[in-house]
Amino acid sequence: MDGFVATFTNRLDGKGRVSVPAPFRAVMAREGHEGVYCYPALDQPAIDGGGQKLQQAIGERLSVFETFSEEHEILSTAFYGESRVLKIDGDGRIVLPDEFREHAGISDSAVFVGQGYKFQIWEPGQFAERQRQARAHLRSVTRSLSSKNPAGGDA
Amino acid sequence: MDGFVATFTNRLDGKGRVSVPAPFRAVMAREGHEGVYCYPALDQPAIDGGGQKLQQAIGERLSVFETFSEEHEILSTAFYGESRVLKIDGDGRIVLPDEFREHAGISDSAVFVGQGYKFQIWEPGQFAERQRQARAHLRSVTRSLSSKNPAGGDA
DNA sequence: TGGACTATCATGGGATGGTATGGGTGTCCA
DNA sequence: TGGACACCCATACCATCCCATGATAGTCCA
Repeated sequence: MDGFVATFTNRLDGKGRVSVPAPFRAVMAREGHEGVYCYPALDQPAIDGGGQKLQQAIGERLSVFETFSEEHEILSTAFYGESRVLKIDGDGRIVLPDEFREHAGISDSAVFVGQGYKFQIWEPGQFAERQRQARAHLRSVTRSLSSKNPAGGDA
Repeated sequence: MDGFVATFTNRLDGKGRVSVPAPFRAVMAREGHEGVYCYPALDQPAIDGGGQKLQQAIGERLSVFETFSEEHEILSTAFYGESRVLKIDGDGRIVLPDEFREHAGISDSAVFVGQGYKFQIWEPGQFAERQRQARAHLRSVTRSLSSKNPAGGDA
């Protein structure tokens, strides 16, 4: 299997460190990347994270625009300016910067949610709520599609 | 590979010195560049800065025009005339020339914003506004592209 | 089958080095 | 001679590194 799969809940210690789930570290190690590429999720109180592939994908989206165009300028401000490359220490932990913790409302524990090519980091309570909504939504969609069910997204 | 990423806010001391964020210095060192190549951003109250890659990008931009054409003259004068190579002292600091500080409205602290191949230096208040714009813009662009999944499905 | 041993992983804390920041001094030139 | 500038030193804080502890799962052997 490749890609980020399953969810893990880990605690932050007094220094603001969290262990990145070992399976996720393995995925990033396979991509050959030091550090976790992260940025605040656009429409959710969560942090998007990933490795080489994620960073590359974002770079490619920007490369569509002319280098000095206003479009490129403003998008690179949003993408790169809000991104961070978090270093993984010898024990597999990262330090979540304050901006990220505020954006996600994370205080003393964090949920790592695999999403294939990337993963997300949530505050446990908000993730539970979001998951309830997602299930409800999936249920209604599934009903409306009746038998045409693609392997229901979440694990 | 990975260029300038993340944002940092640093203070100017009484002599007008600011620390260039260590990760940015590392990027320029990797590019094999002494000093910071800088010029006032064309359409924004900010300073563009970077290393080898930025100089190269500007060179390519100018090379579009015939060497002795009027456009080339005007553009190269505008770019190079306002450019500076700021020396980095032993502690990783630069001195922002008055023209730059005026252009960006910088007084006692400055925000360094990574933009991949270059970075920008802003006055904190003005940057906050710019960042709002950038986020809003990114959101609208992302929505319109939302069917195109970055990093194609899985990794 | 059950129990002990082991490997992996999450977590906590101390120690250390890097980084940002402030200040001092010497030098060169207008 | 004064000011801009380069170079040097001091310090507080924070990130990183290293080691110790606990918990869990998996394995091996009696």
